[in-house]
Amino acid sequence: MEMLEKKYNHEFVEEGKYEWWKENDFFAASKKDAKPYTIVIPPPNVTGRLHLGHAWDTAIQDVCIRYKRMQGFDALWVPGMDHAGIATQAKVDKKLRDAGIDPRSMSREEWTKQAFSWKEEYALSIHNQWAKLGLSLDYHKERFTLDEGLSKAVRKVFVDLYQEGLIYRGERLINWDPLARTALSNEEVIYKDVEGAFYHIKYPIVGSDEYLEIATTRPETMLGDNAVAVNPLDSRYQKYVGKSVLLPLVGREIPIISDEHADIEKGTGCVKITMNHDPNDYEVGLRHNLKGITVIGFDGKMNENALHYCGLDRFLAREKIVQDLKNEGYLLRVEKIVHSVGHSERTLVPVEPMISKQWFVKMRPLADKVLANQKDASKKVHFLPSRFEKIMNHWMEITYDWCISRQLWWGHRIPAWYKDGETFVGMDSPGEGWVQDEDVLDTWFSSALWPFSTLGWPDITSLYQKYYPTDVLVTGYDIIPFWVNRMTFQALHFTHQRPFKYCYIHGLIRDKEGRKMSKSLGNGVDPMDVIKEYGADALRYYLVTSTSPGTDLRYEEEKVRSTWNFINKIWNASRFVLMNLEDYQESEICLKDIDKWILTKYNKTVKSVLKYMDRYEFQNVGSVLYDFIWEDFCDQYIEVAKFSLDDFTTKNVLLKVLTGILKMLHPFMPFVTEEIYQKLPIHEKTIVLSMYPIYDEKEVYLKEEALLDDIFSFVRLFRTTKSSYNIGKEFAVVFQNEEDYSLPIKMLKLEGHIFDTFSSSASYPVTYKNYSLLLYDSHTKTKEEEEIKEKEILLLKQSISKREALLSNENFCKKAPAKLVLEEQEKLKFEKQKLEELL
RNA sequence: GGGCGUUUAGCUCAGUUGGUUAGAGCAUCUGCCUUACAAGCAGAGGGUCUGCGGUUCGAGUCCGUAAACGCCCACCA
Repeated sequence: MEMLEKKYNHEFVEEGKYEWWKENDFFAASKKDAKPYTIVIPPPNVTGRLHLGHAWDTAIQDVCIRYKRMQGFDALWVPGMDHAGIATQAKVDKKLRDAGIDPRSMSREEWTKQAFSWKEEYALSIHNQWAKLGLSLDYHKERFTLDEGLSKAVRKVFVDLYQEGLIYRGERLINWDPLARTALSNEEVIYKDVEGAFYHIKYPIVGSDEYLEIATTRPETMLGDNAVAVNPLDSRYQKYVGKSVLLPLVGREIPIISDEHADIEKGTGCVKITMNHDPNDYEVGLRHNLKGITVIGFDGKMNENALHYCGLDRFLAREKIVQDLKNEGYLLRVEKIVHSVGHSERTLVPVEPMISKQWFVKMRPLADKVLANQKDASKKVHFLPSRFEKIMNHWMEITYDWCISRQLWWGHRIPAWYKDGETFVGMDSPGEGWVQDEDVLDTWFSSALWPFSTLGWPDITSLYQKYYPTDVLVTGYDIIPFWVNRMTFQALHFTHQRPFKYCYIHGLIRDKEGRKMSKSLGNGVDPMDVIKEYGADALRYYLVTSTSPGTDLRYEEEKVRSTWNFINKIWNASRFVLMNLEDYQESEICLKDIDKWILTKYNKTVKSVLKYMDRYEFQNVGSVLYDFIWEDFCDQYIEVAKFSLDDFTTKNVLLKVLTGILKMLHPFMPFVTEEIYQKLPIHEKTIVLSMYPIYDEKEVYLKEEALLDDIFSFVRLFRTTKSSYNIGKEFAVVFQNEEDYSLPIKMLKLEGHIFDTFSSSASYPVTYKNYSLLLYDSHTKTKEEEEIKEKEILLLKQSISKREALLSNENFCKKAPAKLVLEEQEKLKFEKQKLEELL
């Protein structure tokens, strides 16, 4: 039999295993008649390297899928990647520009070719990283969002929603990214506090020498002002309603209108209305039949409506206009403020609200379906932890129409064709002369279909029939609005069921100081570097078992190192077992108490692990396994097993328990468990497809468990006593009764120290339940020891009086469970006895 | 302006339906190279569980309230 290397070497252990698993197709979902268990991977963007967040997210999924696979489920984990429209396009454009090529000078076809080769490059790198992480993905089912099948699903959804009146095209005020030059959805706008100012401007009232004072943070938009609004309840300004003001610099007359939007409390109570550059003003304008004027172009520069400011960047124009207002005496004052400004999630430039013709999804009916469905526990998406359901529901309650068209090249082309003012929406081009819409769809439009489009939908494939709906979706809470919500409403609408039964939400990875990992802070950690130093097994176990669901994780390298130590411990324990299994043969076994003890602990561990695994409580799985392996198996059983290594029963139990340990650990640390498993005298072809341990009640021996627990407690107490009194190698023990002390004698190496009687000035009782001895220090009692003893007596007295008080409390005795009262009485008795011995 | 989360040992975090002396890892201290492991073994110290009030025989846990920090949402000119 092969032995394990002397030291745990993660690089050696992890080398080549993934390739072997893949070659043998262990990860492929089989067609066998087993119950399915499905996960679709959140497809990473083909824009760069995977970060620690991906490692965390995918490790959780791999734990789930490996667990179920070992339990005999037909486990399918669908891999795939996302084309990531705007993000990838930005990267490809940058790459081209860096090479001195203007991406806009290329034809769409040429550019797309470039983008696909970029995708191939990053797909390759992502595959390598998945391999390093050990993810048991079924590559036969791999998908890419721009695949023909998925594109068909996208078109189908678009066409159907259009025909149902749930997709429409129209001119609306949308969020515009002037750098990427595309429309954005509300979710793609992130609000950041920036330093700005309130510019207080004089708007002279026509036909009088009075003026209204207007405060704005965006003076450059005044060129497009349509009105000034005051609140209908604001008595200060009622007399002006119906009159006009003369727009400074522009010289255009605009009406003073009455609208609730004007806040009496805020500023001067007068607000300028710029329909085409502010979402609120847009609404006000519609109410008052105003006609908007666009003064900023899609390039973020002032346009031809902006007088001589035309061509100036919007921020330069702001400075210029403020200067001009000041010069002409219109600027009353400038008040510095910090206010929140919407920025593009991708390009980080301030978004510009713009009037534009775009495609929208009418959300209300779709969102209502989700809200209704979430009321049915048997049909709803169950969030883990459950509080995140509120996030989704709230989004569904307040949602507004989703702008889905993007002025990009990278993505699914909108299946709409135009000819002579007519619009055709369908799966394919209606033919000659029709021109397809230039725009593509929001990336999230296709991602929203991921759980079913990857399984072949809209075709009712066998894959779709067997594996849909999926069992669990694993993602971070930051992705709920973008993705989870949209998958949920699209799934309900098109597949008439939830896309996944459970939605496991994890947090974000932070650095040691609790800051978000980001490129700009330079505090990001490359999981590949961690794997190189500590191995994927250590990284995975650390990531998955370190937090409870939904909470953020502070990455600490020391913890990965301490996980490495844990694996090293397992390695060495396995080495010990294997060393003693060289002559292993199956034979009659005769369980001793200690064997029954470890089998009981083992089965109880299996039971807990099963419970926690089924509840996705991996932190609990981690701690249960850690404690069992380190404390019960290594510290106790192996130590005691050393006394009976020639016993085949011991060998048998060692093998059985070790095998179970490896299997339970396997989902978390696949590489090292496979390595050791292969060396066991009895094993299947791979641990990947081995059967997960089951709880066996017949192997639970409560009597023996209690017996050994007592002995171990007694042994521990002896060590504590000996150590706290600084008793060295010269000591004597006198047993106080006829109990079986054979195990303590061996464990504590008492041979040669046992006497029938002993006389010494220093004697200390070591008593645990039925086990009792007197420990004698062969040296004379020192003052220090005397003090320790005094302290112990004091603590004992305190404890006794506390218990006496509790037991004399009538209410406690009456209301507390009888078992608890009995325990208290026992303890009191025991402490009193011990006190007597000490005195 | 709404909503949520966090607050437990020096640090990072667990703590099930309320019930022994509140746990772990790392760090610290003491003693050990005991042939699986010194990346280890055997011990030890360290917490008025953020404050206040309530329910209860009993509260880290349930209820109310305050504070600090963080996050999400919302049209803040």
